[in-house]
Amino acid sequence: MARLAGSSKLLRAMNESATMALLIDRGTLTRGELRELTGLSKPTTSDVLRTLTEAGLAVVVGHTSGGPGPNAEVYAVNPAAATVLAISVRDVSETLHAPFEAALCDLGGAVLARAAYPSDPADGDPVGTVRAIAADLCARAGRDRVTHLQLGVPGSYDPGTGAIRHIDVTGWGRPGLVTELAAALDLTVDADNDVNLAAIAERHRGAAAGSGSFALLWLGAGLGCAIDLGTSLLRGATGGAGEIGYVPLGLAAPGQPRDLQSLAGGPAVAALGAAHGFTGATAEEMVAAAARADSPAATAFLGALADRIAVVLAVVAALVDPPLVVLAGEVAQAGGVRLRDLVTEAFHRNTPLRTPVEVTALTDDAVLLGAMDSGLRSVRESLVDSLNARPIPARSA
Amino acid sequence: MARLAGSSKLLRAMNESATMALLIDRGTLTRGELRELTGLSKPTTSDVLRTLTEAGLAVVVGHTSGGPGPNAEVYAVNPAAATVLAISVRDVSETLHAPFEAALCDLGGAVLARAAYPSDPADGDPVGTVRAIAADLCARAGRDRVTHLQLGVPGSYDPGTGAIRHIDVTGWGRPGLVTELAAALDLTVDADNDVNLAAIAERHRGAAAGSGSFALLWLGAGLGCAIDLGTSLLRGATGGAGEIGYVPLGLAAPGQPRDLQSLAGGPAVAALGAAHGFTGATAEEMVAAAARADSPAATAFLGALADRIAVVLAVVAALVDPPLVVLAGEVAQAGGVRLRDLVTEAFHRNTPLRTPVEVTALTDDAVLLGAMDSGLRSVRESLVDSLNARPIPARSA
DNA sequence: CAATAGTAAATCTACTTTCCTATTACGAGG
DNA sequence: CCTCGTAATAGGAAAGTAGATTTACTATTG
Repeated sequence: MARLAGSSKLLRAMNESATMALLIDRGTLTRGELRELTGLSKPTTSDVLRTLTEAGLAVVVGHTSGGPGPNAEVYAVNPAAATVLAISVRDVSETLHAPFEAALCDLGGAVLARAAYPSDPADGDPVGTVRAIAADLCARAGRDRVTHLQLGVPGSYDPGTGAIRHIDVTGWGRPGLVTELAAALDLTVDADNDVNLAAIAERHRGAAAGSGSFALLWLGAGLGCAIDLGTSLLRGATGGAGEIGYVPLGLAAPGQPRDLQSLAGGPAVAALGAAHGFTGATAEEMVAAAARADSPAATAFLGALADRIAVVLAVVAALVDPPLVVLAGEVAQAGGVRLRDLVTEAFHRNTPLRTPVEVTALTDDAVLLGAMDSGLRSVRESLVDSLNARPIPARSA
Repeated sequence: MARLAGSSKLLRAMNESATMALLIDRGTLTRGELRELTGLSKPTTSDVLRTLTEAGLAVVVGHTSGGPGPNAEVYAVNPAAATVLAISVRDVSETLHAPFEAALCDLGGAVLARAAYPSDPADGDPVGTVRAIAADLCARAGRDRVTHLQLGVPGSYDPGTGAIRHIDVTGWGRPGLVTELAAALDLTVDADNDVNLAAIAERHRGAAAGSGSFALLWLGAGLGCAIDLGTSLLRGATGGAGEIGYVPLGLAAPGQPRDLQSLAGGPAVAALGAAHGFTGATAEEMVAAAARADSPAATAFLGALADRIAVVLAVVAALVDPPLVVLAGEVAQAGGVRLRDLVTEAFHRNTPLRTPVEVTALTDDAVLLGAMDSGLRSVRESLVDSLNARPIPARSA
């Protein structure tokens, strides 16, 4: 119930924030369009734009033409006003990926430089690693400074303590690492779970683009789940929300899978594939092979797999009731639309729930893309909020 | 990213809203305290209070004394500015409760009148029923009009369609009933699931009073779960979030419980009690008897029950990671602290999760209390927002 | 020549600062 | 024990300021 109170200065700050937010959302706008959207008068719009331009936050990027009268100036956010560095940190014990992949983008969202790092440039010292990656990408992009760093990590991040937990990459589990990075490199830092970032990418440019909210089911070596509430992700008290692998399957019973991880995690899927005569190093490969094949064994394997995934799906659907569930992760990607249809069928057969199911629409590295999207969002919000030097928030009890 | 833009009028509206919100939150405030909290100047504070008083929203309820100088006027929200009617609608097929219980309260939250209705005053016509209850309580309280109606129903409510679903009370499942009630009685109406309302009561005056967010596990005839996100409840795409009874327990296996409802729902608990030699009409009675007893059978029954509840708890804890889970509903209430301790012990024994567990602190009808709290919140918010006749919200893409 | 972009001047709203008066508690002096 | 002066505070009035709007004007383009 806390509402803002203030004087004329607050008004000006709000109008600048609103204008900046519209420029960010819409890309390019003329003074006239801005006037329409904010409801402000012509002189005020001009004045606000003058301030933003002088502050280096907005720039004129062109002029209209065609209509009668003078050509209106077209304004946009100044892409050089901030630089975001996104780094995906990976646990390489089970994949062939590089341990680090990173991208640099400007405030407009354009990717300035991107690279994968097959070996750790600072060998176990995260601060050195980030410093080296930042220097490398800045040199390639011709930028001199990074404004914000967004990390994607295979573990959970607790913003309270600034520690990344459950991470198996040397040095990265150190308590207070995030604040240390912020201090050492003079930038703002945020970290997030890789599955959460994949969900953010899915919302911005994937299968969930149009959805108000959704849940993402990650089917890889581990099971994961991200719950998008529309405006933010559900993170949980200790950053542990979505750890669906721990969901138990009833009372402990001998010979039965104990939890969802042992029912539908990577090893369980691989074992299921082997039982159906498929060979391969990982679950992903077996599922990919089965999805391509037209044999009875392939049908049986995928059907059995779908039955298991449908159980995971039902847990999420019953508890959260999202308008959409997106299947992502290596196994889902390998199974594709064929697996999705089998999952939907098994889900309808075994439960009264009717939540729509999709497979991921992303082919690029979802975690890195999500880190860029998330980092951009942070920078843009802090930019807009900083204009709003809020005077006494009239706080609640 | 949408921010408000506007002119001086918006500023005044915001300052009135902020002042009203503070009066609601803090109860009583002097001009000086208000000045401190809003950061506004003396003349502005006076002017805003004058406006609110003339609009009948605020009143002077007393004067300070003791200090030097004139005695400051003490302001408060005018309790007569709105009247909230809360009605708990019940499915009486399995309990001894009255089918309707209702309370009338003023804007300050004081209960003006309260009554249970052992029979339906309009016999299956919800509009007539509400009209009769409103008339009865208004007469007792000496009020002439109800501002807002909050319904608590044993089913789910979809605000999109205005229909209450999965309800077994005659006439109440009719599509569009909520809008019909609003039109026929000339008031605003909201409805919510009974478990959600119990959670709201638990947040306002129960075990979750201090918690930022929490989950409420309802253990009664049916299983339910409410997920409080701090600012709002998770409702789901179709109002079906928290339908935890549908959570499957792995692949269909003969002789095994199929879902959480068949593991820990009322009938399952009653069967478990019977297997341990307890008798009684309902699960609640058996658990209450066991909780009072000190026999080996009681210990065995409660232990087995705790094992099952721990499974339900683990599902919620793994997926949502709330900072607190409150056990509520008849079975939890009957089991009390003894059952809670056994559940915690079983939870720790079988999972790596460490979510704190509490039992409900409410003894009165949680659903009716929650309906009052929820209705009050609605009315207060719409009151504060109505002061903020917002001029073009500078909306986003 | 008609329509539109942008600026300039005058006006309005609402907030702040400063100053003033009235009211109360308290203590010193009769 | 009463009275009166003093300090402190509540509340209001007057003057000044920031920021927005309206209206009028100029310049530009098809």
